[in-house]
Amino acid sequence: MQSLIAHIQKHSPLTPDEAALFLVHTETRKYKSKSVLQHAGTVCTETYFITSGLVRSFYINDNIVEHILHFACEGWWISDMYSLFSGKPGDLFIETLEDTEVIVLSKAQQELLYQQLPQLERYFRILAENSLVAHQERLMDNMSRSAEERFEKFCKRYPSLIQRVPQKQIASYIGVTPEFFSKMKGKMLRK
Amino acid sequence: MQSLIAHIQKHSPLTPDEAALFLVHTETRKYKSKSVLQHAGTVCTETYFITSGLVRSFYINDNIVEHILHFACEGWWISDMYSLFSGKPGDLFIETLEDTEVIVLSKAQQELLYQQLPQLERYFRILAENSLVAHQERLMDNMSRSAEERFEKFCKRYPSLIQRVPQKQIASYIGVTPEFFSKMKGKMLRK
DNA sequence: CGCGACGTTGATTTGCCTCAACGATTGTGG
DNA sequence: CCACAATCGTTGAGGCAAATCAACGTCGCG
Repeated sequence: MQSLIAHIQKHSPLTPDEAALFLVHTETRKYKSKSVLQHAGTVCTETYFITSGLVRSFYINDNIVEHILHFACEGWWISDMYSLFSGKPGDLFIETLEDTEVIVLSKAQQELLYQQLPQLERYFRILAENSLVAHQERLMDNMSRSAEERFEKFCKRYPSLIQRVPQKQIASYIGVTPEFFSKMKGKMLRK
Repeated sequence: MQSLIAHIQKHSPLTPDEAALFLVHTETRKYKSKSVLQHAGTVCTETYFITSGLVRSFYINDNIVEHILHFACEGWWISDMYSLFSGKPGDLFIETLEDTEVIVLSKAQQELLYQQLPQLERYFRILAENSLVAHQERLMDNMSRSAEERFEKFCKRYPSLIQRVPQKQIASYIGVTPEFFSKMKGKMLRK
């Protein structure tokens, strides 16, 4: 709870009363590891703020191969934004990788809150902008850097994840097969 | 001018007075084709709304290869968002591909406007969210689809651009070399 | 006219994938 | 608490999509 309020206040002012009002519109939930919060093909109506644990979003293409879009751990939001904004069925799965506690903000409550606390527009604007910049960088990295370079960047940016998530999922995030990732890692260690 | 106001009103209400106030904080500029609006290594302080013409943003990696991040034509915003938000020197070039007219919104004026017209927070939040969703899709496409599929998607999404931009830049956008793109296109036409 | 950017085509190379087999680890039901 | 299955990581052989390098024709433009 406090971590979310602190996170908002980092980007947009919020009085204690307003923080309380915000929290009234949310719900806290706990999930076991490997719970599915959002299923591809359904309409996503919620956004999740992780207070503890670890979650991933991914989609499965024609060939039955998983591609990981995001990891989210403590202090991160996660959702299927395409489905959430458009109201159409999405392509993403969202699944816990550890026992996880989340604060749930439904789309309906979020719309209400935008009216009652207009400064939330600012907060979520800044979040979207930061996320956009991160995606642009990742996109450019995928186009111009080798798998090795992408892995090195991943290690620098998310050092804590390396021990927490199975290796094949890191492979999926950086965009290679588990087999190739294993060989690549072996080669990198030998130096 | 009107196209920008109409664009804002599509996402967030704006009275005629407010529209006028907005425009006071902007500036209109005309550029010849191949003008450089933003240079990698410098800090980006402006955002551009294209009223006519065509612009691209791209970066150049170690190997002296250009990678196109975006095309923007009439009705689109373009900027180096990383540099703009962080205040640090960016990696992007922004350059016109045709004679182009833009409405310039400087970062300083934008901050002022957020205070005077808080509903702009909403407008730019929605823009950022939409752009974010588009980037996520493009990222997933780059990881899981072949160059042919990416080109087909490009044709569907930006049919008007195909005649307007040199082929090698389309190749760069979808993430292949000009040589490979040429061969691929030949093969696709033969069916 | 001549130069430089563009598009094409061919030969060769390479980064990464596919498929398959095998040990190690995890976890789960009896 | 053990046995067995399932998942995970590793390794090897072979294949393919796309890159690289090089040569050449075309066109727009100063």
